[in-house]
Amino acid sequence: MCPKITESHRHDLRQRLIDIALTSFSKYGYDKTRMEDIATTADVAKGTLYLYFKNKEDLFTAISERNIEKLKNHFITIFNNKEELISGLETFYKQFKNPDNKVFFEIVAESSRNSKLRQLLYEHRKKIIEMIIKYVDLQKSKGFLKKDLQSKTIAYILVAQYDGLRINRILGMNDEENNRVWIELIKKLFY
Amino acid sequence: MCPKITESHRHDLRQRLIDIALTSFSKYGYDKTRMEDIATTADVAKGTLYLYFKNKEDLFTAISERNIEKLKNHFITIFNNKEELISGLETFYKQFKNPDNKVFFEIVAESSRNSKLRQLLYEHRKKIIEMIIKYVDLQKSKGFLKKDLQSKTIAYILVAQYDGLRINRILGMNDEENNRVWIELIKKLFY
Amino acid sequence: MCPKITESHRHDLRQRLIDIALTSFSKYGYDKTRMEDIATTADVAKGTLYLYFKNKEDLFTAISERNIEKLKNHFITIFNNKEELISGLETFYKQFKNPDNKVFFEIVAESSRNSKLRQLLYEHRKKIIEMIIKYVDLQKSKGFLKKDLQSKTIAYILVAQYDGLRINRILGMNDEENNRVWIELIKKLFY
Amino acid sequence: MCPKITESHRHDLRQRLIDIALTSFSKYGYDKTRMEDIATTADVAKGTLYLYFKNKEDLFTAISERNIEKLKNHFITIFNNKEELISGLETFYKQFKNPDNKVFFEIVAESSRNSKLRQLLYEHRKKIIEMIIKYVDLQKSKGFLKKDLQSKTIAYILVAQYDGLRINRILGMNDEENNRVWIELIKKLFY
DNA sequence: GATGAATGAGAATTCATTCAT
DNA sequence: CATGAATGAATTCTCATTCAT
Repeated sequence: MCPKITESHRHDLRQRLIDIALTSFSKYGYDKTRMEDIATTADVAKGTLYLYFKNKEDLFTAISERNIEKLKNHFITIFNNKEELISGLETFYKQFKNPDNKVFFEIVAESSRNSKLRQLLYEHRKKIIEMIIKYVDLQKSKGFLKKDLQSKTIAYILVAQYDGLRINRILGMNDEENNRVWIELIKKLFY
Repeated sequence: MCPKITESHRHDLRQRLIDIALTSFSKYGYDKTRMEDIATTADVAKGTLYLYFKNKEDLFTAISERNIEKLKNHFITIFNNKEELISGLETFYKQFKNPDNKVFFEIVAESSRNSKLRQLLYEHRKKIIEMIIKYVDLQKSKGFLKKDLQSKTIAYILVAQYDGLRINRILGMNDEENNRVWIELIKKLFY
Repeated sequence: MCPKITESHRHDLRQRLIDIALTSFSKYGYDKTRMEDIATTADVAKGTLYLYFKNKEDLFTAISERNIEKLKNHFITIFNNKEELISGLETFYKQFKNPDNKVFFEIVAESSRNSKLRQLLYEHRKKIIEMIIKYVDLQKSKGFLKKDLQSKTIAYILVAQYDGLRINRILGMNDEENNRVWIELIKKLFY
Repeated sequence: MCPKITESHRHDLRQRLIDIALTSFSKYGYDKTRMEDIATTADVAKGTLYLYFKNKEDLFTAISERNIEKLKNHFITIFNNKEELISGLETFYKQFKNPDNKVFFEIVAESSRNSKLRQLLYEHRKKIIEMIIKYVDLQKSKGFLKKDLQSKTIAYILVAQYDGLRINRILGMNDEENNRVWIELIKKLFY
């Protein structure tokens, strides 16, 4: 009678399962995370998990999609809809605190073997880069930014730098320093 | 004499086992790599592995050490013993072809949970950074390089950028582009 | 009126479910047949199956009953209502094509462990034999058949032979040959 | 140093596992037999089972081979090396007592879905029939048997009858009667 | 030292069955 | 009555690790 509720409930539970699984995968890694634990944490039965995800790998793929989506959104909040860049950089620092950080490198590692996942990451990365290019072009046209580097080069550098600094953070390197370096690089590239 | 030979043999076999394991871990990832496969490939018995490594995790640690060591050496070849920087950058491109790339991100992911491993990576990264700082300082003092950025900042940027571009490569992004970006960044930072 | 329709509908659906299940059990065997598949094929919900059958075993019993019933009917068409035996043998050949063949041996195997099922098969077999005895006696009394073998012996032989030839068919042995042998045996026993 | 012992030990254990599994499969059927139970009964670990058989199905195949082999041997003892047929028939009765009987119909049922198994049964059946043909031809040539039926027809009838009577036995029909019918049929065909 | 057969804890996955709607 | 989402017991199979030879 009310399929919408059911449909929305399905969607909500699926999201919840992904979130819980993401936490688990971040904390313990892919192998050490047991399907049972995810189920228990989510307060559903083991079998229920399999109503929403074909198998563990499928769940990991769902997590990856979410994680990559989040990353893209993060870049959007930094580079989109902003006149003033530097002020947006605090957001960057927040992302650093995110546990998603950890699982991301697991996703990268897995991507080297899983072409579907690799494709997914590739596409998103392309989109992020395009978005940054567009942003930089806009700022350049307004005369706010230097024009000595191609926009594309800048975009590549920023994305790569971002990932590299995330590794720093995982290794416990000083976050203030990471943040400072990020800002310095941006200044160097833009002004 | 005999003991010496045995000792050296021990060391050689250990290295060989690490190399073989590294290949396997890169190809299949940590859990999908079976101890038996490594043993078979190395033409030793399963039990023999345990004469050289306490357990699978210990073997992974050994691989990590080797991988990190290699990375450090790679940076050394680029930044050390060189008057001319740009010419050393071709080496960078070669490293991109290395399968070690893949296992590195598995190591990073694992580091987020394993403090010993994290410590190891942390120390090596520090050393790499120190080495780059030293190099940059030297070049600056000779008047070869600009002085607008702190050497430390430059070092951080380079290391992070390097890692980020490795991710690009894993995802199948155009290597020429990666290489070009790397060189552009270096020029921007240094000249 | 309404209840009657419902009652008849209940009966029809039950029969349909048995038929569908029979097909599945024949194709995939008892355990590889999933309740869900039967439900899906029948276009009813899983839960509905349990309104008609207590559980999977109960469904199997129902199938067995039907299968055994069919077998009995098959023998009836051959041996009952017939003056002329040989002409009835074509029917035998047709039965050979029946997929029920396959499930029958699953039923026999299960019978060796399930006394209720065994009892069922036993009773039906007895009835078939009695029917054949009656038929043979009738034909003997009319002078149409030889009297050198007891009717009971003949009945036993025919039933056993029939089952044995069904195995031949399952194994892919030549059907013409199976049919020929069946006819030769009958001639030998009767004329 | 003494590979023969090891080899023979391997072979012995394999046989033992097959025998134990055969008993289990006969008692409980394919699905209800748990790998763990077989292992426990054999006093080995679960994993050991998988050193000898790839999986449950492979174990079932091994059992089938053994079972079919035994059946062939049984026919050999009846029809081979014998001048006097009737005296060999007692052996037939003994086979009736064999628990292998039960698993045989499970094998037949499975054969209807598994072509490799079907092929196996088919080949053995062919061999049994050929053997009987050879025997009957020999006896005919000596003038001991009637010649009104083709040897091939006789062989087919005997094999099918044998299987049919095994079903009788499983269903709990009187063994004396089964045995009597078997002997009567033989007399009818041969003398 | 080296071996590899044996172990058994451990995990993923399935599916008959239930029951709230 | 019918449904089908949720359950969780049950089972197969894997693989790191041990240890007798």
